[in-house]
Amino acid sequence: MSKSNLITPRTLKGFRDFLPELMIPREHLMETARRVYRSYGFSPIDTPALEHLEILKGKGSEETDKQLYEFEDKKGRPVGMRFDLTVPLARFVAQHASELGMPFKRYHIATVWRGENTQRGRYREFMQCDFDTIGTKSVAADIETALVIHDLMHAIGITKFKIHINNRQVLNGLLERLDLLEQSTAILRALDKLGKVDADKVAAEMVAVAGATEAQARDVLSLAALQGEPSSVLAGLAPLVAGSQRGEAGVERLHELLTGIKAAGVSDARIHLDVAIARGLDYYTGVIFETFLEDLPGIGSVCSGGRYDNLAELYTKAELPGIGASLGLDRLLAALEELNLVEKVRTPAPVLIAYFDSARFEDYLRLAARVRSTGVGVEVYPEAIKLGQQLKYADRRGFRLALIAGDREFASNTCQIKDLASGASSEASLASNADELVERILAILAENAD
RNA sequence: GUGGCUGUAGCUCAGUUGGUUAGAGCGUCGGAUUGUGGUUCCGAAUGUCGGGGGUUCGAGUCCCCUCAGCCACCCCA
Repeated sequence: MSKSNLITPRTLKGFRDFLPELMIPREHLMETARRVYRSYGFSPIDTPALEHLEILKGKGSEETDKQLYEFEDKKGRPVGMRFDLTVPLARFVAQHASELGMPFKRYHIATVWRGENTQRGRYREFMQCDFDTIGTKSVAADIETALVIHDLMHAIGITKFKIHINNRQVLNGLLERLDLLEQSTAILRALDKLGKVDADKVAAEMVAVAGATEAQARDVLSLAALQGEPSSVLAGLAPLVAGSQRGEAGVERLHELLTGIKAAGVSDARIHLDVAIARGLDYYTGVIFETFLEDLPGIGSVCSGGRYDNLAELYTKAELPGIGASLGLDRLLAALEELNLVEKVRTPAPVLIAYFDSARFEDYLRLAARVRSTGVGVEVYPEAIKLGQQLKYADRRGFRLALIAGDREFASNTCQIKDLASGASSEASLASNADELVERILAILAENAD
């Protein structure tokens, strides 16, 4: 093929390739999420990437419609690619409720697609790690959701994070009192900007866009002025919603939530009662969560969710309340990368066997099989090139150990173990199924395990 | 979807008011007397100057379009 005929290798805007050094930590994150979810009894499920368009469009706002990848399949059926995992979950639960039994707890780690403009940490194809509890309105599920988020961040190794918590009922209760319920979407949208934009501008937007009066805007903002310990914010909240049944219920619910979280041993420092967060998705009806990294707040929330008490109503008459949250794996990874918390390991196996003596290839294969049988990853170098080059390869790829055996070693039925970090090497016997060698490898790996 | 900024070797960049064969550092690869890497020394390769079109005697340098990245709005993981 002539050069001019070559097709330029490239990927679509917002779609990315993952090289090993990025994919290894990515898989690691997924495994961590899986482990934490399972530890709370959530079960894995999967659903199709493609859904009937009506399923995806049913609950969406104009905004999600705009971002939806939709087209006709080969038979002319209107279809769309899922843009989150919550809508597919609603369909899934409505379809299988009788088989699942309630309450139903599931996690779902999968790719979603949104055709919006890209930015750092924002892609058109990205992975979400959702966990949800369906079929109970109990505050126990709210508490558990917060605990999972907390444990998840810990398990990932993030120490400086804050879970922002709010409750839609509180907001709506206040709006009800102020007679602003009609314009709640516009008000909340403006309110959500607090922190990015100063209060005067937010107030101005409430007046201009949402049609509130100056006094109403100030009252809404007085809510957001509440700062400090969760308990004191809570105390300040009560008088603001007094008289609104909805608002009072919301405050009470927040109180129960915070009490439960505290009882489970979560530090107050990790929790921020943030009455300004509203979240864009309109399906939330109760508690709302957003999680921010203290060292990188600008990247946005890395784990968000909340309670939605009627998500499945479009697909079934059964009442299926739910609560859950979603870890934005790719956004989090972008953040970890920026904070230099991603370890640069390019090989998943810790041991390299040098292909040293071309006549001994079968011995190397045998040795590799023996070490693998203990659960340790082993790679045999594929070519009998100079030893120095093989060690260089091992060093760059981040192997911990190299096993070297040539005539000398085989003559004495031993094998050299070289620690690539220190450069030290020692010999171990290959006698009786290489037990000594295996033991030594396991000991060394146990020493510098994470 | 709207607006702004950016685009030169794998990476980070330099490239004078448009002027002859486009540079550096890092990285990569090879070598420094036959079984030991990460340091050092020597050497080598690599660019259709993101892509397309235009202005010009002549464009990496100017203009238009397009693609991609970054930022803001919007929204969100």
